[in-house]
Amino acid sequence: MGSNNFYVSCERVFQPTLSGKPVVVLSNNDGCVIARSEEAKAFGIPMGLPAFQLADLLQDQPIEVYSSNYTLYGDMSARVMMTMAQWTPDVEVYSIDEAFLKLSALPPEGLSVYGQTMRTTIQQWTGIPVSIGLGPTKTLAKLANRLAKRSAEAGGVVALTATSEVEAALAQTPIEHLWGIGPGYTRRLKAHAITTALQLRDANDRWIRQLLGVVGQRIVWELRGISCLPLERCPPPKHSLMMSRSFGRPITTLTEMREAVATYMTRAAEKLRRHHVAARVVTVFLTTNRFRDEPQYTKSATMPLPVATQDTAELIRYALQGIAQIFREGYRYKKAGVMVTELVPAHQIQAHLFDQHDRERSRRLMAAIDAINTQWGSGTVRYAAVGVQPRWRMRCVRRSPRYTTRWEEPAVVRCAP
DNA sequence: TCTGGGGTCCTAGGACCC
DNA sequence: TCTGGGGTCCTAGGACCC
Repeated sequence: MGSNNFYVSCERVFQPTLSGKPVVVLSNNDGCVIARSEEAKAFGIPMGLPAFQLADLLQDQPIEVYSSNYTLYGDMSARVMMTMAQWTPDVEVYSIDEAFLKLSALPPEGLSVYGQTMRTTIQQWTGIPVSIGLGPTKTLAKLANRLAKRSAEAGGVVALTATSEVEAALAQTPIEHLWGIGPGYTRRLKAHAITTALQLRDANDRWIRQLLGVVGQRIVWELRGISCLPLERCPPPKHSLMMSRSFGRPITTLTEMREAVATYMTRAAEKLRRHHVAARVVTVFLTTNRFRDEPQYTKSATMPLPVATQDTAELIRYALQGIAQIFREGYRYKKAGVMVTELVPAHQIQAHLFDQHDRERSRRLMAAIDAINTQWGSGTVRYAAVGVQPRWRMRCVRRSPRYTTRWEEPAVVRCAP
């Protein structure tokens, strides 16, 4: 299952007048276009277009522009995923708008009809249009899904089951549209005159292994219908976790940089606790704006912690140490971030002998802070290091209301007289 | 004025060990 | 005239994904 322009669809569920109109959704910081309705694509708006170029491109076009509203999209995604879980417990949530389902119990002839039912139900229950691709491996299912999105007569569902259908689909698919084939692999393959998915499927094993490694080998086998990428029902525990943002305006002082890093570390620590993991290593980084013709500087600092932790105050201390090490005066910084790595399950934190921290007290304090912030809104209780009213905070001037997750921002239904 | 954020996996090469 | 062989671990960098 996959969705087309998922973010635009989410906006349209609560703003039905948007349907049929060109709509785009911008990335964090209102930086660039990350979702386009079909109408917007028809205007020639490319993915990743910087937002400030939209104005030039669309002088008089009536285009609807939205900042991204991840709270809303995340909640809508959960509804779609929950709907699918009723057909099979074997669901892998692959991304915010994609999932793999294992339907091995069904006879191949019945798959298309089944797919249609799923599609209609998801549309009715959540308002989100999706397309469904069926195939014997993940790679072929992804390809089927792509065809389902693009072909009008498919009705949103394509099953690649019969050998002849698979061959026809592979013959008409350029390699760069396959899942797992990016620009680098495309270049290597094209250098050897391999341009279609069918040619790739029929390539020699040892040769492919040499050219693209085991990763490429797996793709080839998947194209042959041999599954190499198993369904992962529960996501494996994370190894690392990152929190970074571009600034609404450049930062030039260490004071502001410290606030930004403390803010990001606070969010990262919240994520750690939500995932029940603790970090053994903290990395901070900062960077200037690579698009500007001015002095550039990018640097990171990595700090190992004596004991794995999920305590916000402790993590902020290390992050600030790191940023002090790498901050240099005289640059206009565009972005900074924190990364926590070597994550371990929170219940198996190995304290060492001379650990001066009262870990139990810290755990209770963090639980209390999280509870307050969940109930009263993020940032109700926070550390002084994050500052007040930062001038660098990111822009999002066109965000829609968080209809489904905030009592103060509900959807309003107007009835025609 | 202005160009996103967050991940995973694999490989090659170096250090080090016996 | 001649310099072992094999193993593990770590890191950096590159590839990919959405």
